[in-house]
Amino acid sequence: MARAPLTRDEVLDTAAGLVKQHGPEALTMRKLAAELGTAVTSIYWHVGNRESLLDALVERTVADLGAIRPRGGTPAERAESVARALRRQLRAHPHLVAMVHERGLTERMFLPAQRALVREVHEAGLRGVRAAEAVRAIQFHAVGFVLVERNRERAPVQRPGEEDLWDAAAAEDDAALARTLARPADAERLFALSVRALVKSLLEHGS
Amino acid sequence: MARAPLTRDEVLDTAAGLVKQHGPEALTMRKLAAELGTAVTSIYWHVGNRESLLDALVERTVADLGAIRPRGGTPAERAESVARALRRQLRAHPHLVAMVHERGLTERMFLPAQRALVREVHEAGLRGVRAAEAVRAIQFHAVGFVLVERNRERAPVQRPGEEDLWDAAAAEDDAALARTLARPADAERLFALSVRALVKSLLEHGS
DNA sequence: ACCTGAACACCGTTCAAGT
DNA sequence: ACCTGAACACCGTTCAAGT
Repeated sequence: MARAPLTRDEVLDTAAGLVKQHGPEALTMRKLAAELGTAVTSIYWHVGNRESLLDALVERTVADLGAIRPRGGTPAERAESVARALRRQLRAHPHLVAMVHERGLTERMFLPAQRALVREVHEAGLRGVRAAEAVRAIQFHAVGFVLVERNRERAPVQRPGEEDLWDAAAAEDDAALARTLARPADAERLFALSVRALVKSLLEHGS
Repeated sequence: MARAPLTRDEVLDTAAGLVKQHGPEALTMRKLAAELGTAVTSIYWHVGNRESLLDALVERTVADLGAIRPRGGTPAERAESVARALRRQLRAHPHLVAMVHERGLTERMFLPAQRALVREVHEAGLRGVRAAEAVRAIQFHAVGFVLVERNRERAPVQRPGEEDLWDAAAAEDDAALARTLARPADAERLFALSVRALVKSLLEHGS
């Protein structure tokens, strides 16, 4: 039973499956070939090399993310909801984030939210350079936050970490602060809070 | 001329040099051994394995970063200056950022600025959980920003990128916005602007 | 047009053997 | 206590040879 002829799509599908199950580092050309039931070298004919295979994979996943629908009564609320939706999308594809970052394509992750943000920023009355900068500030914040957050999750224990630093030296008589900093951050809450703060300032007029 | 006995410090020094010159991916055990003039396996006796070698390297670089001195007349200004100083420090060690991120130790990069931020947030009148969250929001923003920024620098050309998306569809009649988003971001400016916006909101009372 | 195995130049790590 | 070479189990990639 010789296998059906290999196609580029089949290679990408199987590669995506491998990444989904075992992470990007498990995607070796040899394992992929084994999974496909072909010789390693056949893959090269269809996708060039590992580099462009990963490129194609990233491209495909980003394309599948789909548009973001803003929710809320005010431009600020809707801009916040876009940031939250962006974070949710990225977190739904944890390996994508890692792959995109490894390959220096972080800006790829900006695009899905950009149009939606432009609309809200316009709605809030900002134009031109100021509007563009507000959009970018929110994008950088959201994507950067997810990068930090994902990274923290990957590291099981942060060696000396914040924890030890704060339980001893009780932080200038602010025990509640010391206790909070000694515990891992509540990312969900921190993201909502920081995005709200950022958006609020950025969408104000004047300044 | 048999070489002098190998020491752990010598291994770390040479490894640091290799990373500084050619980046973390150039630090292979074999190249390191060649540089040191020893057998590959000798390194294992002194540092365990590649994993813990990188750990030690990160530890050492972070320790060398030194304290951050806040500048400015108001707590908000000083908090902003801490964020800027943190970014400057991290950017001065570009490979550190990559190594720390790769190894899931991103929080490591938080610590140098944390004490300084706590002081300013206290000064601004925040206490307890709110103060802690403000500190963390600023840290996440600063570190996340640097991650995104460094990543962008690593990628020579962003394939379809923002550029193409905006020069055609002229962005809801806002030509200046379209032009700005079509150009690469001015990171320096964007960082100053976003940190100011974030700090301003976070240090306000009430809300 | 598509697939193959052999071969090359790399990796990190282990381990028995040396001094 | 420290160093060594041989060996193992991996990598990505090239290339001549097959159909």
